[in-house]
Order: sequence, then structure tokens, then C-alpha cells
Amino acid sequence: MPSATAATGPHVLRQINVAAVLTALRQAERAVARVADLMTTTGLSRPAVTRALADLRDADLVELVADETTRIGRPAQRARFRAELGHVAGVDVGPHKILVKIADLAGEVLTTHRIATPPAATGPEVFDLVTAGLDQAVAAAGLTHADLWAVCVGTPGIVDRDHGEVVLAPSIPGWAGLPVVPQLRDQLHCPVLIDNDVNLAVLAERWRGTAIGVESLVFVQWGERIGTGLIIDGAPYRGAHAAAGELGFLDLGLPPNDPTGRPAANEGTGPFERLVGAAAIHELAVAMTAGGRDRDLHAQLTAPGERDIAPLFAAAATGSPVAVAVVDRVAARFAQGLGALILLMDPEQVVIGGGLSRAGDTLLDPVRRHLVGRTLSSPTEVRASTLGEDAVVLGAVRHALDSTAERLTALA
Amino acid sequence: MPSATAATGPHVLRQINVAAVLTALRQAERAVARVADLMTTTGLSRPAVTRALADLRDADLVELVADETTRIGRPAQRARFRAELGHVAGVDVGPHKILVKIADLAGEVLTTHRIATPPAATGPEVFDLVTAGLDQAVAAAGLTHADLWAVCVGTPGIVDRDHGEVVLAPSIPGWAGLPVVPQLRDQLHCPVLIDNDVNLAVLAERWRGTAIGVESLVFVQWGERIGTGLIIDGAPYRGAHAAAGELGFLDLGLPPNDPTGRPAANEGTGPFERLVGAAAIHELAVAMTAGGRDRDLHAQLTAPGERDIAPLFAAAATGSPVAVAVVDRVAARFAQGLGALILLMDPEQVVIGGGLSRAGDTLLDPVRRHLVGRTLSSPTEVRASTLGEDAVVLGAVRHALDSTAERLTALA
DNA sequence: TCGTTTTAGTAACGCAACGTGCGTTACTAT
DNA sequence: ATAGTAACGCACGTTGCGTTACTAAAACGA
Repeated sequence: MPSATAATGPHVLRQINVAAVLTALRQAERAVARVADLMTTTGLSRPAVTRALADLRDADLVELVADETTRIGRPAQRARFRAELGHVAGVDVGPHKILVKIADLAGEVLTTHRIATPPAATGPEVFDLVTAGLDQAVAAAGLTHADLWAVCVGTPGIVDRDHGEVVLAPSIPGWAGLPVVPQLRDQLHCPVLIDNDVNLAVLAERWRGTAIGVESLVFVQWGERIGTGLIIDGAPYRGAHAAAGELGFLDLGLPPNDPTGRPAANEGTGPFERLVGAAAIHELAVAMTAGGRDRDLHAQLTAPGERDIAPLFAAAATGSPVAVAVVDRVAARFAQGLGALILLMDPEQVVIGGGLSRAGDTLLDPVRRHLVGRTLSSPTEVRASTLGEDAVVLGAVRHALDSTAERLTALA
Repeated sequence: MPSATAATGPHVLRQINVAAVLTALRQAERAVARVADLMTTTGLSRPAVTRALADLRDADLVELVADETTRIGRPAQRARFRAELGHVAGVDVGPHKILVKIADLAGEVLTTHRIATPPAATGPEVFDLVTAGLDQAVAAAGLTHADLWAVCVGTPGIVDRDHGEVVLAPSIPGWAGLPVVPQLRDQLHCPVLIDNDVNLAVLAERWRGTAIGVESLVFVQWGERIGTGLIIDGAPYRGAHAAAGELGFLDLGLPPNDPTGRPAANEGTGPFERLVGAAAIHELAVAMTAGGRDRDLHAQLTAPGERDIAPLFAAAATGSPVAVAVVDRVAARFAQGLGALILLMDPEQVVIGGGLSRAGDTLLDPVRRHLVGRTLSSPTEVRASTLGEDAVVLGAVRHALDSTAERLTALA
């Protein structure tokens, strides 16, 4: 096998230039461009661009459309990338829901399908819901399985991307060890990818979120669990053992500030999650509002069957002193962990996602304040995710799209 | 400017293939290869390889040597990369010494020059020592300034690589703000690079140290100061603000376990350095050996003018209970910070350098023990650096070599 | 000593892809 | 109707690759 890649003939030039023209075309406005535009963006001559476009047209990747813009001179033919030639699916398998999105090769989302997972659904049941969701989403888009070029599944837990299954998934019983990728591949007959949900969410934030084009980025999922996805120098980084960014397991050696000797919420949680996860925040809020210090909020937080902490942030937003104090303590704890992450990674930007990000600046402003002095250089920007629950499934779509690049160049 | 890189003519093929042949030749054993060898490694035909070699010979990058291996058939001519065509210099500007190494384009070190920095030398004086060291090293190699293709300077502190100067260097007074790169470039008339010392050391460990070829790597400099250099997916990562891996400033929120309310040793040190830096270890050892618990060691540590902690590890190696206890507490503290780094970065391997690495397994075995349970997956390998004080200067050589790649391809 | 074998180098040919230059086409404006 | 403009497309020359055929140089064996 050649160690240094060499060009073994003029056909290599064609490959390079066809790929260059296709890339330029896909990056153009609405994936439509005139020959003259492609000449300038690629630096190629007119015959070269025309030849490349002819190849792409033969492969059905490109079609010619008339130019409507009435200007002077002979109207230009415009080449359009046929994004409808193939489609990809992104799937977010969460503990409570399954989200499926179908997009074309331009990344345009055609359909979205949402399935609420029944409580205590087992792994095989979840898998059946995934396939059902895919079927319905594909059908709703007017497509068949054969139109899918790639599918990417995002799931919590630790993922074995080589074997295509989940190694550890505490939040979905029986999901770990299921051969998700092989089974899906057999059903769909297309490449199937699997990745950790947070690793995909960070891709989405860089693609269509609040960190577009950022070169080094940290996405922190802040909810019951705490995890992070990393993008370093433009590429996702998962670590040597697919365990990079496990902020939830950071042990700051902090004394548990609340008096109740709280047991580990459930198996497999880490120290930092037990300190500032949603459950810990709820407990802290209940404890700090007890004794009549804030009867209203205490009542809301301890209502039967109620574990939601939204009332806490609502109260803090209106200035309730106790709620503000709770939020401030939560922010201080969180900033200690996030500060360590920023100190070691030095990202260009941090995006906070997950349930806690709904609190917005009510929570993030104190976090930013407590970060001051913890990071070395100029303050790193901390933003709330704007993608909401779509982050993971959009990242899955993006990852699936990326995987189709080689199939595209192979066609032409 | 072209957004997608295209091939604008057959000459691009030549460029590709000349570069491929040169790369294959440089990667070959002793940078010597027969045409047949290059054919197999590049996948090119014999005439193509011959043409590429002719170009390289015209550019004086390659010469032909006779084949000594007596085998049947017509003896092959062998192409040899003329590593002596150019040279690079690496410089390590430390607080106590300046190291200069001159190497040829194959990375073979020709000369090494060492200058002890006078105590309290100012920035300009240090700069003069650097130029003097470069002059002498170049002369000792039988070269002139014109033979230098690139120079890389490694220095502690935070480095502004764009402006080519040090922003913050607490250990060398007056060194920060000096226009090191512009001045050196004017004197030497060649590209001059500057980088943080630890960022360079990690390059050396991957090149000629104990982590050859490792794709994701953390190098921890453990001495008076504590800093890290990161390699992620094969490329050095410095962070968005050139502040990645600042482990020394990690604040674990640990209570200062020693009774003495120790003041900050000097300006600009971080919490973790104040906890397990060499000075902190010395103080801890003095405190824990006091009160007659280990008179011999206490006397060695408190000898007039003595701040060295080597006796501590010597005593621990021979099994002195108090010394072992001190080392164990140091290791526990250090493992907490290193564990955080491993948890967040998930590197393939960790290399410990700096003065403390001289303690070897006496210190690292306890560190490994205390790391168990702090990292999520299988235990990450922790090794002591084998490069000693050469790590930074070797990394500077490697970085300078890397920067010559484009000049090489431009020549051919 | 000389032919045979084996491997290396080189020249000639055909093919493919590039850029350049120029004629052609199609539409607008006067 | 005619001039002007902008895009299209073909012919040409150049370059570089692979293939093929031939020559050159050394070791081995008769």
C-alpha cells in the first residue's frame, strides 16, 4: 500500500476537479451556481468546469436550470446540486423520547417524527420504536428505505462505534449490548452510524446552533446527567477510549454542602452530577426553602409527584431572595467544574444545553460571574443552546451527511 | 480566492508526485531508496519516479549514490535525500539554562550547546545569550547563518505566536514583551518560530521520547511550575487563547492540608502549583518530618540554602515510612488534578516530565494507585519522560523541521 | 572467456486533462 | 433593425502519466 499518496495519471486531475466543482456548488447559495461562478470559486477554466459538470450530470448529481434573472447578455445556464437525489436520517434515542429527522443531501429537513417512549421500555422495545419511527418518517417524506444514504443514531451512554452498539446506558434498561447498527443496517441496507448524544449535539451547535463555524467548542449537557461534547480544531474529539469530556464524573473533592447525606441517585452517576445535576438542584432548593424561608416555592417544589425545578428559576427570575441564593450556590458549584474544563481545554466558546439551559441567563449570568478568576485568559463566551431538544437529532443528521461525502465523490 | 482547491493543469500532477516521492524517500530507511522501492511505496511507474527524482536532483534535494549491496543483476542507483542541504535550530530558553541544538533536515542532531543563565539575568541579557548560543552552535557544526532554514524558540510562560513574543513569563524578568521573533529574524534571515516550552516538549515525546506515534497525548511538566502540552488526534492543541492545559491553575477547592498558612510562593502561580509544586512538596516534607519523626531527612531538607527535594524520594525509595507517607500524600493530591485532566481529555497516554519525573516509579507508582477510580475507562498509561532536560529543545527542533516542509515542496 | 540471467535505466508512443483563444449564440437596449 | 454584452463551446497546443520496447550493467555458470 502506498504510504505517500501519489497521482497515478490524468484521471486524478478529473477526480480532484470534479470534487472541487461539486464542493463549490454545494457551498454556493441555494446550491445553485453559474459556470462563471464556479470558475472563480474553483480557479478552473471554463472547459474544465464544463467537463466536470458534464460528469456530474451523467451521475445525476447535478441538473441544469434556466436562469430567471433577466440581465443583459446571453442568459447563463445554472447548475443545481440535486439534493433530492439522496436522503439521510438522524435519530435521537433519549430516555423519554425518540426523535427522527429526514433530510436531503443539502441538509434540508423534510420531516420530523417524535415518539414518546413508554416508561420502563426495554431495549428491544426501544429498538422497535426506532425502526417504526424511521419507517413513518421516511413514508411521511414520500420516500422509501432505498432513498436513505445514511442513518445516524444518537444515544446516551458510552458507545462502541466500531461494533455499533452501546456499551453502557444506565438510563435505558436493556439498551446496552443490543447490536443496533448491524440490525438497522440489515433492515435499511445503508450505512448506519452510532454516536454519543452529546458528541452529536456539539456538531449541531456548530452547524445550525449558536456556535456556527467555531473551531474549538465545548457543549455541556446539563440536566439529570452532565456530559460534554468537544470540537477541537474543527473536528469532533471523542478521546482515546471514547470517554473525553466526562465532566459528570469530575470529583472536585467538595464537601456535600447540603446537610442530608444524599445517597447516589442511581447507578453510574458521577460526583459532579450528584453535585449539580437536576436532582441535586431540586434537593438543594427544597432544603434551602424549608423552614418557612420561602413557603410558596417550597410548596411548588414538593408538590406530589413533582420533581421539576422550573419553579426555582421562575422565582429567581422575579427576584425571590431565597431562589436567587439557591441559583447562586448552584452556579458557584457548576462554575467550579466548568472552570476546570475551560482551564484545561481553552475552548473558543461554551454552549450549555440540556434541561437546565432553559433557565437561560437567570442561571447563566451567575455562572459567568463565578467563572471570573477561574479561567486564565479573557473570559470564554458561555451561551445557552438555541436548538432545544433538536440538538442531538440535528447533530445526527449532520454526522450522517458528513458520511455521505465519500459516496458522492465515488459517484462522480 | 478559490474556496475548493482544484487542479489547474497537469503540472499539479508533478507537484503531487514530486512531493510524494520526496516524502517516501524521507520516510525510507536512512533516507535512501532505490527507484524500485519508491515505485512500490508511491504506486507510481518507473518513468514517473525517475522524472520526479530528476526534478529533485535539479533542486539539489536529492543525490544519487552507488548501491553497495552486491546482488545479481545490474546494480541500482540509489537516491538519497540530502539532509545536509539545510539545517534547523531549536532553542530552549529556561529560567536557569539555555539549550541550543542544531539538526539537519533529517532531524539528525549535529551539535548541542548549553549556557547556564546567570541568576537574575534580565530579558535583554537572556536574548544576547540566545544569539550567542546560536552563533556558537552554528559555528561548532561548521555552518553559517545562511544554512539555517528555521529556528524555533521554546520558552516558559504564555506565548503570542502571531506577534512572536512572550506575553507573560514570571520566571524570567524582562523577558515578556521582548520582540524575540522579529529581532532573531532580522539577525538570522530565516523563519523564526516561538512556542510554549511544554507544547514543544510533548512534540519531542511523540518524536523521540516514550510516546512515539501516540495520537492523543498529555505531557505534564511537574517541577516548581506545573504545565501541560496536549496532542490531540496527532496535532498539537494550544487552545483558542493559547491557554489549553493550564493544569497549574486548576483549583480543586482542596483545604491546604499543611498547617502552615503558606503564602503564594511568587506572583503568577496557580492553586495546583501551590499545592503540589516542588516548593509545596518541600514544605510538606519539612513539616511532616519535623518533631523528630525523621531527623535525618529533616536535616537534609533544611540544610542551609538547600531547597532540593531529591533526598525525600531517595528516602522513600529505601522505604522510610515518613518519606513514603509524604510521597503518598503528594501523589494523592497530584492524582486528583491529573485525574481531572484525564477524565476530560481521555488521552491515550500521559508522560510526566520536569524535575519531579526524576523520582521515577517511586513517585509515579503511588500516583497510578491514586488514579484508580478517578478515571472512567481502563487505566490510562502514565510514564516518566525519558528525554530529561532535552525534551523542550528537541521539540523545538521538531517544530522547526515541520515548518520547513512547505519550503521543501516549494523548491521542487 | 563468453553467453545467460537478472535487474536498472531510457526513449518513444498513446491517452487524458488542462488552459488559451476565438468564433458562435442568445438576449437586451437603443 | 442594429449594436452591445455575456455566456457557451470547439480547436489547438502543452504537459504528464502509463505502457512498451529496447539498451546497459553486473553476477553466475559452462
